[in-house]
Amino acid sequence: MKEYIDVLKKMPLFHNIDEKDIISILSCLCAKEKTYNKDEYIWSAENKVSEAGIILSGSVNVIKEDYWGNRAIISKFSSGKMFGEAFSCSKLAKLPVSVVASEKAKILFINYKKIITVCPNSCAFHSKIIDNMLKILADNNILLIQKMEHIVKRTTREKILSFLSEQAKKADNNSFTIEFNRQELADYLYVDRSAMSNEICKLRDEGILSFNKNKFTLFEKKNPNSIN
Amino acid sequence: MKEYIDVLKKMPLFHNIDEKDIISILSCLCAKEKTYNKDEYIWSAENKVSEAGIILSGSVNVIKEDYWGNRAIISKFSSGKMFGEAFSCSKLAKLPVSVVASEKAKILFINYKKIITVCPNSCAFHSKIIDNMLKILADNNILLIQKMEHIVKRTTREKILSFLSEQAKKADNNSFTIEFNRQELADYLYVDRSAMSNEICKLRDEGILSFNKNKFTLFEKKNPNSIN
DNA sequence: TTAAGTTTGTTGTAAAAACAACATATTTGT
DNA sequence: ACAAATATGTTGTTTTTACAACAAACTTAA
Repeated sequence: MKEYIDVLKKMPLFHNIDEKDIISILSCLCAKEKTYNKDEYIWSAENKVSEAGIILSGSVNVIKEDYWGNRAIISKFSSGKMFGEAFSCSKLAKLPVSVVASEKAKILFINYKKIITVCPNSCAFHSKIIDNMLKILADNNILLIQKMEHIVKRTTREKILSFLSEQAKKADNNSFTIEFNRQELADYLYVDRSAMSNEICKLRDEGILSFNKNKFTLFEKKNPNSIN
Repeated sequence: MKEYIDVLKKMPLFHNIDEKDIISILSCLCAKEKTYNKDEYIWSAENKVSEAGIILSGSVNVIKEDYWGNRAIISKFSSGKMFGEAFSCSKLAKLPVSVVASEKAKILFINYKKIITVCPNSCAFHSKIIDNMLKILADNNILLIQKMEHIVKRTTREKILSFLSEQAKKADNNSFTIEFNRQELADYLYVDRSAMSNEICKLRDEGILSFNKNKFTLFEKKNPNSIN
């Protein structure tokens, strides 16, 4: 675990907590580490979870699958992020989603109940951890609300442009690399992959964007009557 | 405010807190009350908020509007629920959504920072309030994830059936009343109202459901090969 | 009670999406 | 370097949606 101390100390959960204290906190929280291969299930829908996951390396997709195997990606979490915390403290009998490694990933599981319960050793960092936890929950909330911004759009084209614009804004650059391949992006935006691919190419042919693999560039609008 | 003590003491925020203490906590949290008429904006997108809202009566819609006035409903909150808490502790410069009263509503605003900061009077209930806040944030998170269940579906018909099935399950009854009118439901499921209305009537004609205004009844499938 | 306003249902049309099937390109493992 | 597997692009067809325009039902306020 010590090899990941750089990830851990940058994590929201350990914000404002000294590096030297993190290891002792982790043992207090029953931290257990496990490695998953690409496409391996970390949690399956219908299971009951009582732990939260912290991504030490790699990334995971929170997904919803139907009977016919159609996959929808609810959210993607990368190194340093926490997932599953909302489920482990809810009264839901079973997990409404699955969590799958989208590439080889090392996950640290911690006992969530222990995070949010006052430490029997009344360790000094505990209230700080709870503060951080409030922030993480709020941020994961906002992540979903911001995703809605793309999903509410009525056409595939608008969804793509909404998503890509946000990525450009995040990167603070018209050129940026996205973390999804085409199938994942389609599953994330809830559209058909081939229709989406077709639309992306149309956007390219119209001079609105260019791309190479997962690197996209958005061009400025030439229309001077732009409303933005 | 005292007239709403029944609402307050049933609220998740005041779970496990004595009725007699709630009033004093509210003054500690700078609680302010305000009444809004139907369709009145409580918060507009692009504003900065530092408070959280508690619904004493009525209900509110968290919405996203585009330049052309198209409205999408992200979530609806009713009496006793809390909204806006995630934004008031985020680093977002501006609110990504608007909050509108969907009927006459009385809202209690509280200083969110004070909820999550240790009380200078170190009042005894404070850690309990923080516990409750963790639960509220997790629940609001799960609410959004559960909504995704409907939204990911590819056809209007499937979205409607997914939504109505959940309502039946929640009501624990095949007959139930929904909190949305037709336009709101369409805005909530991100589909066109007239197309949705048309689809609902087809479902009725096919004997899958019946309805009268906002009261729906789902009929059991007759197909014995049902996969469920 | 009546008129005006609002909500819901209905229909037709044009646009868009899903779907399927396949071609091409890229990646991976040996 | 090669074959196999995977990912992406392309095209045509069918289904579904959005949109518009209007009719009918219902609600509200004078």
